[in-house]
Amino acid sequence: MSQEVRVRFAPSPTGPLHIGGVRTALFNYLFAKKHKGTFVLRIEDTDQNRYVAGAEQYIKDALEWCGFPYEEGPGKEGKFGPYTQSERKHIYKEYCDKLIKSGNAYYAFDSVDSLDVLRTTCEAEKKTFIYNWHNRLELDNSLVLDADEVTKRITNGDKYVVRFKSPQDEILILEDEIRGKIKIDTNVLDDKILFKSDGMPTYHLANIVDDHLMEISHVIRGEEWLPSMALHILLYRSFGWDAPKFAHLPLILKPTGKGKLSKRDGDKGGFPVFPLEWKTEETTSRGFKEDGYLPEAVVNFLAFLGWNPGTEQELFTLEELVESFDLKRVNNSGAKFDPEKAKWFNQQYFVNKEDKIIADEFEIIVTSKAKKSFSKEYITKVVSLVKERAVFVKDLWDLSKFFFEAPTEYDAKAFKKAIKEDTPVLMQELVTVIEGIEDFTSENTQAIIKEWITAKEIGFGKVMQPLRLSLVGAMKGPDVFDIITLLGKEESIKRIETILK
RNA sequence: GGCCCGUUCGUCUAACGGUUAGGACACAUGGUUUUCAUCCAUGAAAUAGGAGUUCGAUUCUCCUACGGGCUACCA
Repeated sequence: MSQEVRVRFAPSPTGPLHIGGVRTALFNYLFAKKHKGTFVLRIEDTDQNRYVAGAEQYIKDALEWCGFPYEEGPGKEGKFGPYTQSERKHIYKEYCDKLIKSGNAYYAFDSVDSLDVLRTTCEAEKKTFIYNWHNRLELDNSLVLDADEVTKRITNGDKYVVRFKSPQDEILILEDEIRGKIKIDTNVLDDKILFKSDGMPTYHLANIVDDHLMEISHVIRGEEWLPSMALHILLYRSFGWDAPKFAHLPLILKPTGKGKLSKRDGDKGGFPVFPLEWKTEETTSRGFKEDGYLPEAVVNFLAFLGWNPGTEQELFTLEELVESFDLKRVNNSGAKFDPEKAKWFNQQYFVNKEDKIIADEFEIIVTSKAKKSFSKEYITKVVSLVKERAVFVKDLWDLSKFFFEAPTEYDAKAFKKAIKEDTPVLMQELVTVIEGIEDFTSENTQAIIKEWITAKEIGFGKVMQPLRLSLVGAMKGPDVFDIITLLGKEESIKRIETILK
């Protein structure tokens, strides 16, 4: 086998990509880049019934937004294309025939209904129904029928599937890159269907054939595939191929309670579980992007779900993640999704983002909400004053509304506390002081006003509290002098006079 | 039911078989900010239970409990 690292992310286009899928893709990408390998996208659309239009595009868009686009795949053809399984149908048939010829697979004519009956009968007797060595000779397949009969039924158009003939009395030692050795008794394996009666392969066949043909070196996928690993290893062996290395990632669990994270959890808990918004006729599922998350924050957060660098560093760029990533440091137990931590990561990236870039987005909100228009320069200054208390761009308006319009009401409690009998006189005097300031910078304004307060021998609170209240409408916000100077002399004075009326 | 995987603070996790079991989120308290938030400091908070191996077990083995996954002509 070649030394080159080639990994694939192989989602099924049955709906929006779940955040767990995004993490699987991320780990594949990190592993590929770490080893100077290739990250391949393959679309596994062998189930025609579950195909959802738009899902494939969604997957591509999601990877693009996250910042780790695939290098080879649909629309980015390499020498192993096509990369969509429905376009590779003929290939699977050919390989399936090989397996039949070598005696590793056989035709089975049992109907879905007849198997269902057997299954429910077994269940009633508290037994487990498995289609394998212990009963395959009592069922309707090419192992019991003679060759002529089989050919006749097939040419007749009888529905059939192809099943894998799983071996008997063998202990398989599987090697997982994350979990180590796993022992499996082949007697508990069932004769999985490889080829469906609709002429399409199942996941198992298509997956193995493609991974081999596409020269995949490492299969990094979710833990839900661990039970299939024995089958897959057996398939490689039956074909006479070297198997790639396998790594099964722990699952992402619900934040509270038990079980896998699902779409419902997001709806219920008010947080996204999809990278991008997904709309159907009935529902809209929120996305990290639309909720205001920065892709680098989502990536960082996801990387730490099931992996850690072994140091105390928590903030990593994609490049740093690539540098530090190691499959050996992926842990093996499921991780609960913590929306609070996701927010924290976003805040870290948000405050470090350039004011100008944030202002580009915030400008849209300001334009839609404010009654007047404001310059980009002004909006950028507002952003620099309030961004450290925000997690998302959408938080900015509530934090800085007063920069765009004068308060229309005052916080009642604060008003009672700040406005005393002598306040009007003091404020009137303050207006004169402000009017007299020539060099209207934050520092200078601060110096002059503080000097005046000191000279008057009154408490700072007597002036500062009503001043803030008049400018902001509440006891919150950035430094008062920063507000005054950004608002400007005229607007500030107007607001001070307004509160006195 | 069967098979497989797992289990360290509430959560994400760290710890060559020898540590006062570390960090982060969240929480609490204090400081800074004469506001709020940020920020800083401090605090509370964990090895599921039981055997075994060992001088010594969070770490290795087994059992139990609990959790998860799979058990489709889904992926």
